[in-house]
Amino acid sequence: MNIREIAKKADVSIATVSRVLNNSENVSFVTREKVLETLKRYEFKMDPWAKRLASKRTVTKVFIMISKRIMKQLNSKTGEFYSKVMEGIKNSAKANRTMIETVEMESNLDEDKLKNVNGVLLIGGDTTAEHVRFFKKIGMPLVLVDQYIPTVKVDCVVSNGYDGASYAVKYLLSQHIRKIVHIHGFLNHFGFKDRYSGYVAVMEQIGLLPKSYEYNDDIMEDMKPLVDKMLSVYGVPGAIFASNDSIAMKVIETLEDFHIKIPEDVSVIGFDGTEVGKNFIPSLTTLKVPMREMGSLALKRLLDIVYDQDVYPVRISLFTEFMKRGSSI
Amino acid sequence: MNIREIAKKADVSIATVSRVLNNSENVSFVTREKVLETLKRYEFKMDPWAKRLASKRTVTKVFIMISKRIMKQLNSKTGEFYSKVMEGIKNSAKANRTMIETVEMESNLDEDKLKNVNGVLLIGGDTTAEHVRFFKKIGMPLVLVDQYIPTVKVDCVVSNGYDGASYAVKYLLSQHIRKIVHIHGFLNHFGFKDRYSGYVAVMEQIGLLPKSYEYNDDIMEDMKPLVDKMLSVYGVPGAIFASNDSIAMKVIETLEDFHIKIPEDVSVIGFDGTEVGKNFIPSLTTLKVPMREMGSLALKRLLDIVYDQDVYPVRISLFTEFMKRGSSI
DNA sequence: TTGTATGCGTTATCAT
DNA sequence: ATGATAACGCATACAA
Repeated sequence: MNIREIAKKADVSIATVSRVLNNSENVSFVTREKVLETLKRYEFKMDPWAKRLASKRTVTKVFIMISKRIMKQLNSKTGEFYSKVMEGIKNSAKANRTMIETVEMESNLDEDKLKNVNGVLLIGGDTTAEHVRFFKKIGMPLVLVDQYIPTVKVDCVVSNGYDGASYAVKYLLSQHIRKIVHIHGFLNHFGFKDRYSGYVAVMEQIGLLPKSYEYNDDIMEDMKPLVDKMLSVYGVPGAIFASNDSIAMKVIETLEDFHIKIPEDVSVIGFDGTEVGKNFIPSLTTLKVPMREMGSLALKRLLDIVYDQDVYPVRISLFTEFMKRGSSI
Repeated sequence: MNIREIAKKADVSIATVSRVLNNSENVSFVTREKVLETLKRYEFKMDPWAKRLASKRTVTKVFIMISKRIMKQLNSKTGEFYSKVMEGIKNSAKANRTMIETVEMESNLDEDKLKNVNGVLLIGGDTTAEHVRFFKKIGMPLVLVDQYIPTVKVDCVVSNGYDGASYAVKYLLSQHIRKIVHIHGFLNHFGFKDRYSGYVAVMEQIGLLPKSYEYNDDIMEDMKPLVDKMLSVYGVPGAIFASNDSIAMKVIETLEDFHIKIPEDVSVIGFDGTEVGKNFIPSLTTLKVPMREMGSLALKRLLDIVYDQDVYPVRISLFTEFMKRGSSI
């Protein structure tokens, strides 16, 4: 049952049916009612692919909201992750006639600015339930990127940090390393929390005591005090699993200051799979997150929500890939 | 850059370009090379929506593989979950000119039977890594439904049992119930394991001791011994959170045999949101899984994989919805 | 082996 | 307010 058949049944043109479906103004009351009834009677379901193919003539407008904090990093080494994510978004946008506009997450958005915006992508761990509620209230299609908030049911695209971290720990165990420390960023960022949970779960399952330290990777604070404390309280670990590559590199630099050799004395594993980690010396063993895919998938999902019907909110987790390199045995 | 432009650049017809893209036989070596080079040079990306719209003339063939165990339940009360999932699949299939054929998971599939099969949906908790590997080896597009296997990176659609269970436990805590027992099915089924993890996590976080019992919900064994043991060892709990609705109803029946009143003495919470649970007396408090959506989403994802390119494997988790009803305070 | 032409279901432009 | 029709990008039946 397509709109042509509906048009025939309702004795109008397909253009009119299309107008009714898209809540166009220029339809008389009686015609609209007649068409609506026909649509209901024949249980019409629009073909989303045809819709989008046809919609290609129009442009979709999407806001990409990024916190000031991440915006600042975007062109530095530490910002590689979100840069790659942005690449994926842009790529996907180009392939879909989608205009994207980057907006500071902290800026006030009156409904006026959002008038002709079709959807919003909220990037990174700074996104809060408040942000989500704001957009949900005005019925704006929404996807969170690299952030998950259990309390609000909203679409999101994240990496599978739990299983990635589990894999890393299991790998280290298979290399007969049992003293494994986790150094992580703030756990209010879902990504860090997820990896933390994976680490703890495997450690406990094996009957080992998890040992973790928190490090502020945002300001890249001096790590010496942390490592100093770890070494004196806990001794030299067999391995350190870090929340992400940038923390892992910082760990390595700091350990080397203590004349500890990587990977001979301590294996270090990061998370993200950044280029800078790959080119680091020693080259970083890590869990590669498909960053571009994260971005492009998020935009695709957003377009799904904008153009399709009956979309039920889901969390999409991307698998990570273990990359054995020089910083670990 | 679409195939028309490519055709112009390569000085062939769009039909030829299409043939190359679809690995059609009838293209001469030189022409194929020429076209492939052009495609690469201009970084051609096919428009998946146009592809599918055009493909509508053809039918997509999909195998739905179900284990004997689930197949048997399918028309009974306990089989409501997968029946609803199947409804979703069928619905989605109808809307997409997709022919589905239900196949026993245990049956031997020679490559001959799979000759004109475009993709496979593996249903339920009986799916193993072996099944996945078999299909991956022959490059068959694949989606797992209601099952997740961390060791093999394969697309799957599951419910978010972890957060659902967490929510249930937190709800009970908010009602000042602290003696909360979990009765679960076999934990090798990811769904049960996930809910179990959510239960344990919240209990431990609050500083309470998790207390759980395993029950074979498949054969619906007598639950009296289990409850008897629980009552004597642990006493009467304030609440019981069950792995699914069918176990929850069994729990209620058994507790009532012990002259324990629901929900006055014990609150019982299920999982799934089945009709039979809703109509049960007392009506079951539960976490509703969008079963039809699970099915339809799985098929849609499979078609994405069949028709799109560069699809990176993901796990899709559907949010659950807490339904406060009569079996709990 | 290669090209031409039609159709997939919808939107949007231009008439009326 | 409504209708006719050309796109959207691709696959394919049919011709050559």
